[in-house]
Amino acid sequence: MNTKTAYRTHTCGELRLSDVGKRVVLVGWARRVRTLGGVVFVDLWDRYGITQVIFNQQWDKDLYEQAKKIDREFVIQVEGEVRERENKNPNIPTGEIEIKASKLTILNISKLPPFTLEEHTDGGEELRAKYRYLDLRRPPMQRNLIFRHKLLQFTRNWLSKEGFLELETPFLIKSTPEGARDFVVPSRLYPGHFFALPQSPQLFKQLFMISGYDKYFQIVRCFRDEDLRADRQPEFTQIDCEMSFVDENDVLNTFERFVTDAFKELLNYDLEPFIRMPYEEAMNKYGSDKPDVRFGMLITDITKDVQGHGFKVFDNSEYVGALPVPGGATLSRKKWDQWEEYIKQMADVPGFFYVTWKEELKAKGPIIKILGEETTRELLIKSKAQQGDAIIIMAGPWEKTVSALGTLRMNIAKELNIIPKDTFKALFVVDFPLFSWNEEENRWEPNHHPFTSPKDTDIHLLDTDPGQVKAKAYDLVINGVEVAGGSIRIHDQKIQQKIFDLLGLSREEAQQKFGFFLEALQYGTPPHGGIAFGFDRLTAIMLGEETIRSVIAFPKNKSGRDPMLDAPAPISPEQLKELHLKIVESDRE
RNA sequence: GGCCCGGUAGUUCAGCAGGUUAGAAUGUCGGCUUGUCAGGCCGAAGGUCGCGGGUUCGAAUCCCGUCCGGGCCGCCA
Repeated sequence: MNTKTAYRTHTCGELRLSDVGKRVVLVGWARRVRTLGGVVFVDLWDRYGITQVIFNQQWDKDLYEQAKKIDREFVIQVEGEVRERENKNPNIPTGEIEIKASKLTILNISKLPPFTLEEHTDGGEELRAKYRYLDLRRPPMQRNLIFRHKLLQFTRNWLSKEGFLELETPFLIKSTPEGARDFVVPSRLYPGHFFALPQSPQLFKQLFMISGYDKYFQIVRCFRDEDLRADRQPEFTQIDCEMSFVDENDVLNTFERFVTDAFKELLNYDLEPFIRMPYEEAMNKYGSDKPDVRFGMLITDITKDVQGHGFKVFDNSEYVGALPVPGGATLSRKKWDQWEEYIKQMADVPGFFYVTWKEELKAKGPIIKILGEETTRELLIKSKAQQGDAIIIMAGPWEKTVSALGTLRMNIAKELNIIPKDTFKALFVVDFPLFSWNEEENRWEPNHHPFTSPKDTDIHLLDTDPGQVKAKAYDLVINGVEVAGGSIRIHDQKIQQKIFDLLGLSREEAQQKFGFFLEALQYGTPPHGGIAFGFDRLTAIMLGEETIRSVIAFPKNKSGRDPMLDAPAPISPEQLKELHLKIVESDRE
């Protein structure tokens, strides 16, 4: 790597003891200036490291006076000699040497930054977002973006070596009512018409398969106009992949290798082989379709054990489940109330009870009166609780209840510090139901998307029991985060039509929405399927970051705004006119 | 759209069962200091307590509204 330029001979991270005696020119930002009457130390910083520069009034009085004017984040150029330090700093790679300055040029001064640009800044999120370019100057942010770069490069190389072609697809496309809300772009040339930005290149990648490019990938920006979360941005990056002549295992095996290699190469971490957990098992044991399997606290179905004791809440519930809480026997009443309050506010589930197990096989809790000591004791053992633990029992409809227990499981584990740190556990969740029933609209809707293939063995159920049909769909979950998802697609027109019928999509509607695609499917569509990674999420997980904002250079804030640009913003009346748009005043805040 | 947390010095926060002149740390400014590396010591300046209204003799503190930021639910095929 050549880092020498018109301004410098070396970077601030490369000089060592072996360079002592060399005359060098360095440029960078003055991160810290330490003035001790008679001597000035400057920590000169660039993205490669920090090198200490020393000015001494005994060597050069004028230069010393000049150096005293340097302030934080000034851009300076220093010429001098590399020499061994009198006092070495073992904390930095260049800590054994320093530059004895003989010439100083202040290339640019700097306003005082509104927060310190240190490893651990004193700045809050809001301020750092507004001055993002300064936050990005901090070492942790630089490490994150450099890691992101490496993961991008790794991904491109790995997939290319595997024969995947990086192909691009358009950003200005057509809006479809399915899925997330579209971001929309008004057309100047066609009054009243709009482009939409893609939520993902889903249909395009399938068209590539029809076109015969049998392994495709793209690292691509996707856009969804929905509310934000710590792990959700309105624009985000996917590693989008599609393969032809494959079934589920081909895709899963390929991308298990990809992820395993990425962790090894970039983190030197050896992932265990990915288990493949059916959706139903994930829900039953973990109360989630993205189970965090780094720790236990598995949910147990105790419906049969508690029914028939004359307690209506249990007898009338579709499902009763138990969640063990390690060390729960010594928790305060207040804690339990908090958790109960938390889950009741989030999920409308009728029953919440807990049983503590303090003394030798002796249970405590109001539920004992109902179930009796013997049954309660059996429940504790069946739920894999131990002495000193407690269990939470919830009752209600299966999916709601088990999800509520799953939510509690995660929250309690975080609160009680049960989740092991510095561990990665990856798995595929498979065998998702193809459809889910929409209560409000009284119809089936696709769990994944309408082109997802049913399991071969379940095709006959399409006519009789659609809710039981499993899909060739899969998610990759790492540490409880959905990192990737995909499916094998339907390549049989008859089945595709049947799915549309089931979804209540008339031929006309289907034609109008996906006409070009349905047409394309008729020209020799190969069996195909794929997967798409949330690249920001994958990066964040690997770095142990809590939010994907930490791995995106210029993210939107929680309200979907860019606080640095102050966007979105109004446009001029001229622009509006050109786009044939009128703002309805009553809608404007 | 709903719930929760926060908004006080440049910055991060404390103060909030109403009561004298709103504090700390850090940063900033001035002085001293020749081996620092989160430099040290001495001194100083620095506030529309987010905004608006209300209760009260009196509000940073209580109430209502509103704006901003963060977390969650809904939403995200």
